Parts: sequence; C-alpha cells; structure tokens
Amino acid sequence: MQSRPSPAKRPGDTRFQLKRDRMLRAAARCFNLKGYSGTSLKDVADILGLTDAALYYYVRNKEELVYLCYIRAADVGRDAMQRASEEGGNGLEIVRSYLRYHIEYMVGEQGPVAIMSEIPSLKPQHRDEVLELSRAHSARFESVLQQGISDGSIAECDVRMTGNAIMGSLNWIPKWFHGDEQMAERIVDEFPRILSSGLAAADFSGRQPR
Amino acid sequence: MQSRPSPAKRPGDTRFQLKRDRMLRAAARCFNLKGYSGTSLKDVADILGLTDAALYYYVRNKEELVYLCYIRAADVGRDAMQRASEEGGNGLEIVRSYLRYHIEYMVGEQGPVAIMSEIPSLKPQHRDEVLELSRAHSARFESVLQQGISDGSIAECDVRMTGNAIMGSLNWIPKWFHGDEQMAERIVDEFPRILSSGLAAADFSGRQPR
DNA sequence: AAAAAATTTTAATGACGATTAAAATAATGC
DNA sequence: GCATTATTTTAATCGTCATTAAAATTTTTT
Repeated sequence: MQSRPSPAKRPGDTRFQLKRDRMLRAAARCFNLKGYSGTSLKDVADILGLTDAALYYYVRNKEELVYLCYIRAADVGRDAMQRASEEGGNGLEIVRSYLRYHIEYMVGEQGPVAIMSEIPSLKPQHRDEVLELSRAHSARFESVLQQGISDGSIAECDVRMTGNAIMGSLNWIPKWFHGDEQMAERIVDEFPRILSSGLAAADFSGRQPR
Repeated sequence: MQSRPSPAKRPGDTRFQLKRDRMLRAAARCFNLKGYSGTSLKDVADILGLTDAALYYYVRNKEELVYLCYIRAADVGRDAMQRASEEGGNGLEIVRSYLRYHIEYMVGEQGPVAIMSEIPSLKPQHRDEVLELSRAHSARFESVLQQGISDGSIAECDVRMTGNAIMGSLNWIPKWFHGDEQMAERIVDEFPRILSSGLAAADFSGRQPR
C-alpha cells in the first residue's frame, strides 16, 4: 500500500531487484534505439508488459531511471577492467582482455548497456557521481596503457588521447548494434584486434622494431 | 558545404544563410554539451543573444533544427573524405588524411559538429535522409579500407567492423571535447596515428612483415 | 481462507517548453 | 524621409508526457 518506493526499497528482496534490472535493460534498449527524448516511459513499460505508471514502483522518476542505467553501464565497464587486471599479463594483453570482456557484455545476453548521452540532464548529485565513475574508469584504462608503454608492449603515445579514442569506439557500439547475433560475434572478434593492432600492414606502420 | 533551403525563406540571401549557420553551430554546441532533451530553444537563443521565438524565423521547429545540424555534420564528413580522396595515395594514406581533415574541422573554428544521437526522433523523411547520408559515408570509408587492403597498405580485416570502430571513435569526440585549444592540437596529432597504427609496439603486433 | 503486503492500473493533474500570432523594431531601397 | 521588407519580441496558447493519488488486483503470509 505504500506508494513511496526508493532505490533501496527492500534491501534483501531479490525479486524486486530482478524486476528492476529487467526494467533497466528495457530502458537501455529504448534509449539506445530511440534516443532519450524519443522514449517515453510508456515505451519502456510496453516492453515489460506494464503500464507507464507501474514504473514508478521501481524508480522515483525518469531522471532516476537514466541514472540507474548509467550506474549499471559504469559497473559493467569496471567489472570488465577488474577481471582483465586480475588475469595479469603485459599492458597490451590487459587492454585486449578488457576490451573483450566489456564488449562481450555489451553485445551479449545481459543485454544492452546504455550510452551515456544524457549525463548533463541528470540532477547534480547523480551527474557528479556518474562523472566520477566515468573518470575513474578512464584513469584506470590510461594507467594500463601507461603500464604497457613501460613494459614495452604498447608503443609510445599520448595515453589520454589514446584512451579517449578507444573508449569512444566502445561507447559508440550500442548506437549501431542492436542485437544481431552474427554481428555480435564479429564485434567481439574484431574490435579488440582493430583497436589494439590498428590498421596498418606491418611494413606500413612507420614504427621501428626494437 | 551545401545546405538545404528549408524554411524556404530566400534562396539567395547570404546574410540569412550566415545567421542560420551561426545558429546551427550554437545548437550543435548545446546539444553536445547539455544533451538533446537538456537544451531548450531558449538555451540556443541565449548564445545568439536572441529570444527563443526568434529562432522560428530560421527554422520551422526544433526537429528541423536538429535535422539541419545533422545535415551539416554529414556534409563535413563527406567533404573531408572527398578532399582526402582527391589527394590520392594508398588506402592507408587516404584514411589518415581523411581522419585529419575531419577531426580538424570538428575541433576547429568552424565550431562543433553535432553528435548524431537523436536521429531516431527525426521525422521519417528527415531520418531517412540523414541515415542515407550516414550510410553512404560509411560505405565510402569502407571502400577506402578495402582499397588499402588491396594495395597492401592496410592489414586484412573486417572492413565493416573496422569502419564502425574508427567512426565510433570519431563520433564520440564532441562528447568530451569542448573547445580547449591545447586539446584540439593533441587530438589532431594523435587520433589519426592511433586509429591507423594501433597500440601495439612493433614487435608485439602479432603481424607478419611481408 | 482471511489478512497483510506487494504490485499494477485507472484516471487525473500539472509542468515545462515548443509553438504561434500579432505587434514592434530595425534595416534597406528609393 | 518614406515605404517596404526583414528581423525580433511580447504575450499567449497548446501538447505532450511525466507524475501522482487512490483504487483494484495479485501475491504472500499466517
């Protein structure tokens, strides 16, 4: 009977959590597919077979829905990075694993991850939190790049720019990938290689073998 | 760079065109900075020192404003590609020039280029047109990649995925770049190299020199 | 099976920003 | 300077969702 739900509604209730998670995935799909302004709460509700008003049982408002999608997206990236780091290896190997894990998640069953296109319209507190997670992730990625440069597996480069380049590539995937199985495989196979090895044929790369 | 005459005001009026162009750049800046839903027409008007209603002298409505921003973005890409192609060279060289030209424009004076995040909320006719331009550009890029593979300057790869990877990286730039001069230089310097040469140090690339 | 709690719906309400029309001002041509 | 056209503003209006409250239903508990 209580109609004042919160994010942390019932700490131990897995059913609630699961349903909300389905909801977040539905929302992410909508946002990626139709854009933020183009998706109404009804669009999200339709996917779940609910009515728009029912969503308010799980989130306070639309802003929070976006916020939660972004938190989830950030978690996915962090987990991929964590996993790759734990496996160890040289910098280049960690980058490759990380890319593979992150991409596998994005294009896999666990369903789409929201593009963070609307961070600016989050409320300040949420915006700051998401930006901080985002920043932390970038920093961590850059430090792996740096490690790779140190151990000789990665060529000298501006790690900041390189990080931006690779992250952009990753972040854009949900914009054009919408659940095609075949495509998913190609992405997982090709992206880590493309992003780490680049285009140039060996004798065109303009690099000095040591 | 050609623009369509949309509010069919006056075909040959350059003053009108110039003002509208300023408006498109202001809009692009807002959209990239605050997100689509986060920018009201007033935000755009404020930049120009106008009132929101004045914008309607230049565009029919907000949808058309977005549409025009996207057309402009597509034009920029097309022109960069055209220029690079005309200069000739092997596939890899064309890719590098193209990236450089496109990026130079994006981070340069001519001001920001809108991220195409909201194509889905365009009206069908506009959406189709923008998608077609987008598709054509991708196709052209992929054909340059293919050419590079043929002439041996680019390593064997899935040109579709590779195109997506590189385009994503490019498309994401306006998301994090907001007019810092220093940064602009670094982007122009580093991106073409990163995207074409990749990360791996020469003896880690896993490629066979021919 | 009754009671309590959880979930969803129905039916309003409300806010915000896009849009419009008419009036006002500025610019241009004669 | 006068007339005409171009540009901008003022002052509403209008629609679209997001949001809410209360009621209805379903599920769980005892």
